[in-house]
Amino acid sequence: MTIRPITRAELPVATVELARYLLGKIIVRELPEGEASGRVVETEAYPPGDAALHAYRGITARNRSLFKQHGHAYVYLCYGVSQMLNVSSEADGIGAGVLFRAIEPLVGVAHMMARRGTTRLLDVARGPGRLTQALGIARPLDGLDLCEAGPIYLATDDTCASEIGISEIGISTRIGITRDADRPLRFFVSGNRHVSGPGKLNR
DNA sequence: TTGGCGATTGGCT
DNA sequence: GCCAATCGCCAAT
Repeated sequence: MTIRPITRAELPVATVELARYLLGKIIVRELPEGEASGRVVETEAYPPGDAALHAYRGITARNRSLFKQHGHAYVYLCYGVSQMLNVSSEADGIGAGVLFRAIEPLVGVAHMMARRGTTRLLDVARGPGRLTQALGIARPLDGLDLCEAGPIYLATDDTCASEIGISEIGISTRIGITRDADRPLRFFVSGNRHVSGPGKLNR
């Protein structure tokens, strides 16, 4: 499989559109032990004005990466236990993001399993905290440009198989939030076994 | 300066 | 299905 980095010009400058666009794309991570990558199968949109968005109350030291031009990483610690990976999703100065919730492991599966402490493929990167643990993603990567070659970036394989059809995109409410909890802003590859969340949300 | 609160996970019932 | 673990953030004191 041949893959190439995604340029910023290819990324939609709109949060919800970007969340759908990213399904089927690839997150590449360069680790000390080698490369690891996975195909995005589940995302959530946190658009401007959304009460669940971390940038909702304005810019702070933690969330400033959300205000960067679309295509930059926002990484934060959730519940003191799990790291979350987002990508900024609007023009420079506008706070918004897309959360990566699950990937299907592609390259470096052994590296990811080792970091996760499991040999069960379905447990490797199903869920936002598991995904970041598998790829060694934490706060030091916050603010990086995901459209630039480096320790982590977005890529595509440019094949027909990578194009997710509209009919294959599932939509549901977002998981684990309390504010603006009823908005249909979670997107996933319908039928993919690496998608997280309760089964009733995945139909 | 402080304390309540998460965009979760894994272990146990 | 239930719940504790764990800790940085930030609104309010």
